[in-house]
Amino acid sequence: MATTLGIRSKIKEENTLQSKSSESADEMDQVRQENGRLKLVLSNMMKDNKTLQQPIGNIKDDDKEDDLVVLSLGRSSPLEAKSKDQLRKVNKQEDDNLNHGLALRLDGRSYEYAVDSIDAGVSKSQSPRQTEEDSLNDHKCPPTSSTGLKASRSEDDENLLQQHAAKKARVAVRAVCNGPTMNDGCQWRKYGQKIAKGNPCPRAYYRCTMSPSCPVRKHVQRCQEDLSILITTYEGTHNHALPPSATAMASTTSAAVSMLKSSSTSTSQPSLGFPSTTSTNINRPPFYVPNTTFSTSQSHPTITLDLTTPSASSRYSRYSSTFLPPQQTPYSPAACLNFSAASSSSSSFEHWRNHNISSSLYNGTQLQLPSQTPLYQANNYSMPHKSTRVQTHQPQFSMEKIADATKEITSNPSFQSALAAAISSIVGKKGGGIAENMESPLSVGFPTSHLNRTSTIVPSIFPQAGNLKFDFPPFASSKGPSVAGSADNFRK
DNA sequence: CGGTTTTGACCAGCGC
DNA sequence: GCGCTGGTCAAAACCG
Repeated sequence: MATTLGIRSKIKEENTLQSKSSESADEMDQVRQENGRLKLVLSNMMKDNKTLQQPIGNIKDDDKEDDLVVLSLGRSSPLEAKSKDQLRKVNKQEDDNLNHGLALRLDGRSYEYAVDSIDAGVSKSQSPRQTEEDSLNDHKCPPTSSTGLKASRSEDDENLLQQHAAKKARVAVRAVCNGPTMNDGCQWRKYGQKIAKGNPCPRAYYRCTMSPSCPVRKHVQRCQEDLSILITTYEGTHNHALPPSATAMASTTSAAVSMLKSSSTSTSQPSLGFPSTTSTNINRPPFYVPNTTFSTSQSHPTITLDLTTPSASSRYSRYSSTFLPPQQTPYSPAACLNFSAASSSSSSFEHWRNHNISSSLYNGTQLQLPSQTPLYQANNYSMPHKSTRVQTHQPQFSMEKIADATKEITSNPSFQSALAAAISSIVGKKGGGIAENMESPLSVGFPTSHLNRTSTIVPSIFPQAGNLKFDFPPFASSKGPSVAGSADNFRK
């Protein structure tokens, strides 16, 4: 057997996630979500709420050698810990984005991330032409040579940071999946497989084949510790329309990266608004998103969405009353997810959505949505096999708590950014709802189904988002291409 | 027969 | 400079 495929059982003990504290970023340059006719300028929002930002993660300062900044946000795998090695790979494809990136300050360093290209999974302003050019530039003109990078690392941090800026963000999704890969709706072609260091499970490399020029890649690897967990890492930006069944994952990755961007730019601390299971200094719980890990190394900044654990534990029950399904049951996202390749998730989801949304969403009580619609369902992740649970055990909300939670949530820059990203992408696709907005990132971490249907809800629930002007078309569950069967169309 | 998967080889970045 | 590693290529095999 080839050496590249030989089993390397060497297991590194890198479970200790390392992170670096960071100083406050004073400025947030304009984050513009330009999508069609909508432009959202969030800088004011960020500034207004900067004082509310709180450190979230249990920031460790163990290892300064590694430019790995990870918030301990729930379970992490050795693979993720080793992402620092993976992330060292220079992605020359992003070099062109240096000049129009956002600034991320981590550990007092300033990192820039490209605005246009950082959104993994969802195309934005990047045109196929641009993508092609970027791709071509991969081979033509890396702005800085590897030797230059090395020199900069030893002599000039600024140059190094610019190298960081050139790296494309990645979004890793950890999810329970029995199939060889997640059914994320896209059409992928496997182009390689390798045994990655530290994990005997082979890592498969896929590229998107929905468009010949689509630069999106993903690699899939099983978690060594739990073979039922599939870690899918997305990189790149689709330059084509996505099928509805692919919107969910694309939305997740996009929103996650948006959070990464916004958090990076709005606060020095890697307090990205995500719950941390190890946080010791949480004065205020953040708004809820799945267990999420951010990391950045010498290469790709990576956000890991851990959908395998009941991330919204009782720690966040206060806020789960607003944005989470009731936790009376061991609510594991994985339980709601079905990424099995054999799943008929798309059609099922459509059925679920029609059923649940119609029956529970518009009952006149906005705040019942979170209780009746679990987060992951709102994010199009949910599958109907657990739908019966949705209707049970509604918590009694205290308006005071709701208001408090709302304030917390809306003041979080990550939320704001994700909200803006979701809104802009949705609104940008004029005349369509979710189903039509095949490229629309919805969100991760909050029920954007709110946003999709009732524009009036947003100002009321998210008062600090009141300066966002938008006019959503009705929820288009019955509009646009049918989701049913779409996944199978892209899967063989 | 066309598309996809497999898999050995190759390349580049990085650490030592 | 060398070895390790991640990532990609491309020919052969496979499949519907």
